[in-house]
Amino acid sequence: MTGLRLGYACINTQLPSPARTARLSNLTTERILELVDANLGALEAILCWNRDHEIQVFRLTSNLIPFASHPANTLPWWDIFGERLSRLGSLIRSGDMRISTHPGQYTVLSSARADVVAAAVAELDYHDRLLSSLGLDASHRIVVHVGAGVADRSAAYDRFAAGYAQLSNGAAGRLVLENDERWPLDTTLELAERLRVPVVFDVFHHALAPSLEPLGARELVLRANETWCRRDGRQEVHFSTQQAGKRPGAHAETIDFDAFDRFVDEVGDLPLDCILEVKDKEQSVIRARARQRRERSE
DNA sequence: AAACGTCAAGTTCCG
DNA sequence: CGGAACTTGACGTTT
Repeated sequence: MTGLRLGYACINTQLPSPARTARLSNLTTERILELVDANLGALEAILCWNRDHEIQVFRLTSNLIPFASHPANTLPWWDIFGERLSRLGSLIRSGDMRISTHPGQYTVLSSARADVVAAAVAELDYHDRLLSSLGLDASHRIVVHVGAGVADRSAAYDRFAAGYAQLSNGAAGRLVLENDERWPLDTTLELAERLRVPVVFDVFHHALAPSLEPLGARELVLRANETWCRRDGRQEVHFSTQQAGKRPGAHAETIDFDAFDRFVDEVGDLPLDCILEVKDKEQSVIRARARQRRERSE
């Protein structure tokens, strides 16, 4: 398929959450088993919903296995839930779906602190183990930000590269970098090309921290595309806009069709997997697709 | 039952 | 140098 495939992140507003967790103070083996069981059930419901609505792009929540990379969780969840994970993987593959994950702000491979880097490595290895347990190949990616060290980018690149070298082969083979407010696209590309990993172009973050001017959206997407090769899977991009009246950087409640139409005008013909980062999740995907269909038929 | 403060984790900025 | 903001959904206690 050519053209944009639209997807959303982590939760479906109409279905139970696959991201239930516990407090460390209450954590027991039984509680973890109960939560993983519930989260996998919720994920299955979302994947079925996505299949029924022909949505093929989806981001898995990091909370699917609570405390997965934390010393408090020593359960071999990949064994205990092996069969269910494998069945979910079949559902994903048979639906020709593209799955990604996106560890949050606490996963900092470029940190100056060795303990923080070790925790980041453990977290990224967990994400790889999850995707591998689902039976998904390396085209199903783990997306991270460059992280700390904006004051001395060169030193941060070196620390990130050293952390990257500590990853399991699986995690390293799935890693993708994303531009953000602190690491504009040009700096992200520089590190990515050094490591030979692909880059997710995030339209909103780019607007907040522009670089490579005067290139427009299409040229920037094509520039990021140079970092993707065939086995990496389809190029991923992120689309969102500013929530009016909120702090700069706050994601909008719902899709902004003026901005989205402009983006689609520029890149709608390219084979992209595009994640909408909006609070109303699948609602925006459904509305955007209805709109695309209407436009095509006119 | 609804509201509200808190939660594993890091980094940066502000006072 | 200590503390809040950042982002965010869910938890868990309080009202």
